[in-house]
Amino acid sequence: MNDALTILRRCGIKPTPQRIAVVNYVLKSTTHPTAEDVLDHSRKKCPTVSRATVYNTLNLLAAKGLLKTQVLKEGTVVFDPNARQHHHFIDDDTGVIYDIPWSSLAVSGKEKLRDYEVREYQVILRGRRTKRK
Amino acid sequence: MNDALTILRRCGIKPTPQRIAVVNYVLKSTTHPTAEDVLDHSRKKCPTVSRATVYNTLNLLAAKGLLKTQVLKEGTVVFDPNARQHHHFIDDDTGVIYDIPWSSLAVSGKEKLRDYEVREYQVILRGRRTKRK
DNA sequence: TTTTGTTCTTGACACCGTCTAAATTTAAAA
DNA sequence: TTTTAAATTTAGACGGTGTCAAGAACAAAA
Ligand SMILES: [Mn+2]
Ligand SMILES: [Mn+2]
Ligand SMILES: [Zn+2]
Ligand SMILES: [Zn+2]
Repeated sequence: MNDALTILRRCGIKPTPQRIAVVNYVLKSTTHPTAEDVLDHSRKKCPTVSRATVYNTLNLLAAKGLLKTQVLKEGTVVFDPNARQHHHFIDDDTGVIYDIPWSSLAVSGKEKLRDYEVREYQVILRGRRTKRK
Repeated sequence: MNDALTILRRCGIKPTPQRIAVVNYVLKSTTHPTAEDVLDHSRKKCPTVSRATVYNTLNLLAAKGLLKTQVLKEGTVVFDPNARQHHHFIDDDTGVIYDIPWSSLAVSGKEKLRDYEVREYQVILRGRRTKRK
């Protein structure tokens, strides 16, 4: 795992304490945090960081392809540090969003869709995560 | 097409002028209206109807299975008068949501997903609708 | 009719994300 | 160094979305 400073420099984004705090949380996250989640956690390292800066930084990272915004929750977008193609499973009870590897599922029939030029797609599944022992 | 009064009675929902206005618009819609869309159109027939009543009615219809809420747009849910299983294609340029028939696509590999009990799923595709002559 | 209880509707409120203008920090020029 | 310019951050305001407590309307009971 590269550190935040290296990542920001490699993308041509000037590193600031605020941006470093945001990157350190969101790119290492294994969940799908909302902007509010990122704000809360970033303030532990950088207590004065503002909501606007968090949004600016997250949108900058998304524009650079380091993360992807996903429309999976009602009312708010979530930020996904896994920017590669994959599917999602959403737990009915908890709302937790799980990544499903791209290779786990196959979708057939896309090529037959006339009138639609598909740029990207994903399967969204909902249900319950079974108890693990 | 049954009229709103009949539909409401058959579902055991007491018909009121507000609910009739909502049902008349949303169940006949061929698009995927937001609550705001439904509010605007309902007020043409029932000018005093409030936002809260529109939400109450839409959620009631969803609970009865007459429509389905879908998380497809940023910032707002949309209400789908097509409550049967189907997929969605979202136009990058316009944001318009198109229904893709269930039979058009097939998803394989779900049965191999251990730890996940799938209740429902759909494919969400994004891209451009090609020009139609 | 009056009282009581239930259902329905609504205005007010909280949350999310964007925008602006001012303040701060950093960098470049003189 | 001092001055100027550019980039970044911040607080607060704003518009849009969805929820809630309280009042209005309605129905049942007395
Ligand atoms: Mn969260
Ligand atoms: Mn709309
Ligand atoms: Zn993901
Ligand atoms: Zn649909």
